[in-house]
Amino acid sequence: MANIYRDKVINEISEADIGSEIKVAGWIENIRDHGGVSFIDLRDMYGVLQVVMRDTTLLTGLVKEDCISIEGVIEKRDEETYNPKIESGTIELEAHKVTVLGKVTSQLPFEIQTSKEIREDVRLKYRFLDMRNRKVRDNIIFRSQVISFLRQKMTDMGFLEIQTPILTSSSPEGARDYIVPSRKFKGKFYALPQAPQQFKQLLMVSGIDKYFQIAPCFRDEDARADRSPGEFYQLDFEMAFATQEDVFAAGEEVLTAAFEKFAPEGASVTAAPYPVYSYAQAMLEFGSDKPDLRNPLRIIDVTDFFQRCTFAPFHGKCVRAINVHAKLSKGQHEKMLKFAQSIGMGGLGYLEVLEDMSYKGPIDKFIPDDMKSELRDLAGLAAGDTIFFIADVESQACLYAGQIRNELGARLDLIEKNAFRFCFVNDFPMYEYDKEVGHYIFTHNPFSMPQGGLDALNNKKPEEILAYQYDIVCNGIELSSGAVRNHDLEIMKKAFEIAGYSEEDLKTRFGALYNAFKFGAPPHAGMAPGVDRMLMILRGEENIREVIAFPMNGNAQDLLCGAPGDVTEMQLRETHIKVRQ
RNA sequence: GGCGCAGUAGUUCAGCCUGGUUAGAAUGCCAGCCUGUCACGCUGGAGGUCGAGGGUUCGAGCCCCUUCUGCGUCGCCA
Repeated sequence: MANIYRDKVINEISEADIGSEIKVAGWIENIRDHGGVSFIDLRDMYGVLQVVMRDTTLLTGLVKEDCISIEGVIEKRDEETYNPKIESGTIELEAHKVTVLGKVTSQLPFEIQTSKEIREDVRLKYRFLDMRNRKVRDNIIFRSQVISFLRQKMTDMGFLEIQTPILTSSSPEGARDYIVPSRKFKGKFYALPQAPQQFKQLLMVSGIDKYFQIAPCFRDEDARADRSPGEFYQLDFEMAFATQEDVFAAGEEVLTAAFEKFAPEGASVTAAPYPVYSYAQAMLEFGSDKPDLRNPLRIIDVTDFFQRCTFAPFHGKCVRAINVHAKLSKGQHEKMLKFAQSIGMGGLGYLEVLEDMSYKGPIDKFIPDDMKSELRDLAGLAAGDTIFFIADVESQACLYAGQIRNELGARLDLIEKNAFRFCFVNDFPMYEYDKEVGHYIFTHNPFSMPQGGLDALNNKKPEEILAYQYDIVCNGIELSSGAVRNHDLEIMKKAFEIAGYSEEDLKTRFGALYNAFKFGAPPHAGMAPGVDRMLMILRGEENIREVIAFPMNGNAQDLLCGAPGDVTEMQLRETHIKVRQ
């Protein structure tokens, strides 16, 4: 691939090239001027090569990060000057001609090598320089490799990649839409898809058996460290004639394959089949619908037990317990108590189990003697254990217990290292009662099939109806959600009716689906693991923006190009927009 | 929209609690010296609206009020 700029890229140059005349192009990472002899570290996408300049006039005018092409001879380095830190460390280029291809004409806003520590808005404004940093660029290269793998894997599994529209119609449920004004239809708007939900379901009706897409999704919601504002990507897939178990099997296969291939050396990845927890079980055992299975601690319910003890503060409360199988120091106890108070708990009860299996702790005297062994059996207590108690109204006790579990796991260093622990959480409730609006609302996805079908909708209390709805969770992070879809118009009408929608609403809001389901819709199910989150977890990054080439800031602004920005009067006129002052 | 933290040289920060001469350091930048460095070294230099506005004070980077911006978080995310 030799051309006027270069003969080879840097990682193609090896000791085999010693003695040959070569042209290389790249950026000046560093200059070391020793007077009589100077060195340049020349960087391209593939590596770094040391250039030696014995004719020091060659250096004139060059500064760091200039883009240059250098001609010279590859030479073997003296053994004592090998640099083990770079791949080309045993050779160097003896330069005799330098051509400047792109000059640096103003001071760099930051040093490339340490750009990851720079204030983020400055990095984003100069993202093109930030990405010259190997660590930053490597994430983007990694992203390309993972996406390419996912695409190949899905194709190998028999899925068909199909693009769905970006300019589409607004969907009334869910997040806020990004909207785009129509020129041809005054006062009408396109919306960017929050997910290709309706289209992929329509594809099922079309007779496409297995669909997937690395799908851009747009949601106008505020950012988080693990949530990109505006836009993000999902590995969206859907399968016809499929059950929940079929989707689980497909999800497990692609995720385990991807994580085994791309996780750091020596990492342990959950093999299929992943453990499955119902929502109710997850809330009890982990105090969260996003369990981190790297944490070995489990929460148990001891409500009934404490109603029969004499400790008044626990009476009438839901009581949860965590056995940490260890004895904590006084300092650790103080820190845990402080943490408990910081999240709003009144206190944090505990018992220590002594050698003779008797208990020590503030609550011991409230447990009648004939009940002490009952607690031991309930919590599997052994000598040297400490058990913590969390009491509140049920919903709150769950969440507190979950936070205490996380904190204990972190403080006692119990979290499994270099591991990717997957599980499914399923059986989410279909509805919850919203006091503010005064009726039931969909807890998650209105398109999911209620368990028990029409019969359940007609005969059960809405809050007792479960949905065929599931999440994939990895290391406490929600990677994906999905569902067995509701493809039956009668069930759908009823399901929406419970959430306060008439058939007319259904028709106007989800017209395409409503219409399609009249023509022989197959049962279908799917899910959509978040690609950005996957990358973030695999790279161990704290912030999702580190795995996106040109991320927006937390305020959904593109600082590089200045979006959102102004448009011309003409553009406003053509799209019938008048901006209110 | 609420809460927390931050904003001082191109960059990363110290200084603020306890107000007092010309606001410091490191790194980067510029100049000079140096023939084997690879975080090269040495000498010198330039570089500041202390985020903005107001107040208190003889005097404010520092204390008070307001405001803007960034990050995190809650709300929100079918």
